[in-house]
Amino acid sequence: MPKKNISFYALLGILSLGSYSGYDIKKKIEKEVGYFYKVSNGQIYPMLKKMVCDNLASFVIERNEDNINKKIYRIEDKGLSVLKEWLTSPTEMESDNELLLKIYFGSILDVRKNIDLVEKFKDYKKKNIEAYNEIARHFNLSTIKELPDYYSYFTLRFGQIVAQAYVDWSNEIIDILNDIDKRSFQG
Amino acid sequence: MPKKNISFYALLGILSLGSYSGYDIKKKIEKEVGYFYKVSNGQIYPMLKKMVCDNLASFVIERNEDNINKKIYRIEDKGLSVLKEWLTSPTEMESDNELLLKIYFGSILDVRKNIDLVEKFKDYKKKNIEAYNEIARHFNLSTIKELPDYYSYFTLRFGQIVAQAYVDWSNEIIDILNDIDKRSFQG
DNA sequence: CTGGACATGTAAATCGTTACATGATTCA
DNA sequence: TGAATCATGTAACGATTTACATGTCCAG
Repeated sequence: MPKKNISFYALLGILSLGSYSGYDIKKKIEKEVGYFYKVSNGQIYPMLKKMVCDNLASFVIERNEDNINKKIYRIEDKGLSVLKEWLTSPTEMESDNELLLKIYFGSILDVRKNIDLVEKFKDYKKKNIEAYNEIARHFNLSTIKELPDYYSYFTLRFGQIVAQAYVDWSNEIIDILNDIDKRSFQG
Repeated sequence: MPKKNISFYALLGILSLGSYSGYDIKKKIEKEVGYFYKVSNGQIYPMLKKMVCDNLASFVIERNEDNINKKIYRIEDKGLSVLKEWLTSPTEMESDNELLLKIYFGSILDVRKNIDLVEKFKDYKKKNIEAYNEIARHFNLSTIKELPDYYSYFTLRFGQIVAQAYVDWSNEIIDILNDIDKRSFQG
């Protein structure tokens, strides 16, 4: 059980959504979360093997429509609890893909847990924005004289604009999640 | 001369802005670009050593105000040309930090080269947005029935919102750079 | 005289990519 | 028969982190 190996939890998460072969997992990741997360064969196959060793998953060999044998992996109870543990463990907010993967697998947890996660992400990014604004104050476009200061300002602006986009996304997602949460109490 | 080792070019880039010790470089990176790029001692010191070996940099030992010896590294002509080569080489648009580092060191190149770079980044992200919109079309909030589909939608929204922020940033920066470019022709 | 900041470094482990090998099946 | 896709896998390498060792100097 690795500590922060995201690829490991990504595979486990995919298997929590259904049973797939290594090949299918790769395709699914490329298609559905490929824009923020990537994985290579050099990781997938050894990891699946290790998961079976550790009783986190099992496999059966199936013959597909093309008459080709595939190892179809299925998550086991132990695997699911390891995944849940990760989903509820502290999140490294500085790299987006850990958060995005956790949200992508969010259906495993109850809605309120996901709201908390996005809420924390939002708070973190709001603090970032405050820090950037503080730097930006001593850093006004009209007062810049040296060329390197312009470029340094550009990366700061990137930080500001992207962090604000993170906050906007968080607000939108929190609203929807609250709505889902309310409806689940009604129904 | 590594091919895609970003850390290497980050150090070289810092040295293009001034002469620093390994310790100073780390502090400077943490302070100025720390929110999008990180580097550890385990990378800095061996790399600086190798740079000296390869005649990309040199160092002198100086005693600072605290009477402590420091190795102050200085970029050499060969180092500067290797850096310029990287700055003008194709950029991996999928991870932001390569672009941001290149922009941060942008003052080394002429303004038009930087405009081109941001322009390419913008075009790339606009294509991303189109691709996300295509997926979003078959994926309407009001029609979602299953919980996993909500979460899958959330990561897609993240992609859309952040990519749009990238485009907004690009537009802002391109405008300023065009302004700088114009002024440099006038003056 | 001790803790903390300064300063340089290394070894080991981990994480991830690249490039390949292997073999089945299908279709032209 | 040969190319293309499906499918599983590994070896080597490269990048990065972690955890440590070492030593100086200064302030309390």
